[in-house]
Amino acid sequence: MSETIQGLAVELKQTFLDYLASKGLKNTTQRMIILEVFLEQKSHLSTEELYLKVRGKNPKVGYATVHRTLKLFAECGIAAERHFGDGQGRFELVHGEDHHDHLVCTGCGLILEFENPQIEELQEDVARQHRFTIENHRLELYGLCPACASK
Amino acid sequence: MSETIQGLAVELKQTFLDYLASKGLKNTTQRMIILEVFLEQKSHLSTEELYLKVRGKNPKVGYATVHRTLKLFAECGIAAERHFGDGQGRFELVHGEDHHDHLVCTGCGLILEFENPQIEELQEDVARQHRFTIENHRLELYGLCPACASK
DNA sequence: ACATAATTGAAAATGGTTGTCAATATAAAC
DNA sequence: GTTTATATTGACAACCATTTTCAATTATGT
Repeated sequence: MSETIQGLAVELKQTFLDYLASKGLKNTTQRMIILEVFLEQKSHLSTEELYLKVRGKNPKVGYATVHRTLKLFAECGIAAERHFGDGQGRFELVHGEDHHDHLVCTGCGLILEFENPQIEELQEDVARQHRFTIENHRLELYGLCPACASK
Repeated sequence: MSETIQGLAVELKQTFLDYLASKGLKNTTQRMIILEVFLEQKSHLSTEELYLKVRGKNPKVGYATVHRTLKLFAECGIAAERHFGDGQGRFELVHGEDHHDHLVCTGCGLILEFENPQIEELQEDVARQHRFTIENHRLELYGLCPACASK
């Protein structure tokens, strides 16, 4: 199991390196630190949160660099930026083609992911009805998780 | 047809006035102007956009007042605030219980509304599976409208 | 009309994000 | 290994939408 997780990390790292090379960008110490810390964390971290984690490992890395690097992650497809209504962007790892949506607890901030192919199909029906060419979508369900609901 | 639209406007106005009374808030000239202009416009206006429209009718109304009044509309349930990824909140009229979602054109900014009870049901299934108590949700499909796709 | 409390508008503050720029580090060429 | 051209960095400032502040004004109940 830990092998597959490591394998994933290596693969994402390679994707990023390839992207840098293809754009004539450079592979720097900071970018590697930020990528490693990003891969270690659970998903849905804000720039601020990741910045603090990165600082813990190397205090010389600046906020702007973390921000710019996260944008690069998004550009090369290994991360996606999301907004959950708290006014700040959050970044999540993207693995392959599978799309997922989110359950967000308005009590404690817990974010769960889910997939539902049936919903995806119905979305495509809606798009077809309106002759829209869908590029992406987002679906978020807001409410209380079991723990918060029982309080 | 124009009777039902007018009827709706009267009803929403009354809902707002009732809300003000119930909270010990006051019915002011500005609030009435802002509500009237809001009802005249098509939905999904940003604070800035509504502010400019209100200014056209009465140049003395300030931005902060428009903003605070829109928040009041949202509180009393006649409007809802949405975010479509362009970094600013947009407000839409709420009529009754019916929920709707959005198709957003990434080319021209067109926003279409749609309803799909089947999707809503599936969402409830997902919530049940995770024992979440859903308060609200949002679903947005981003892509190109027919006009933009054919360019 | 009076008193009490809410509202207003202008301006400043806030918070997240993005831009600037001189100093530094990288990758390729020599 | 050195040189050269170019990208990157970090500290800071700028930005934009939103929110707060506060003295002056206005609305409502008595």
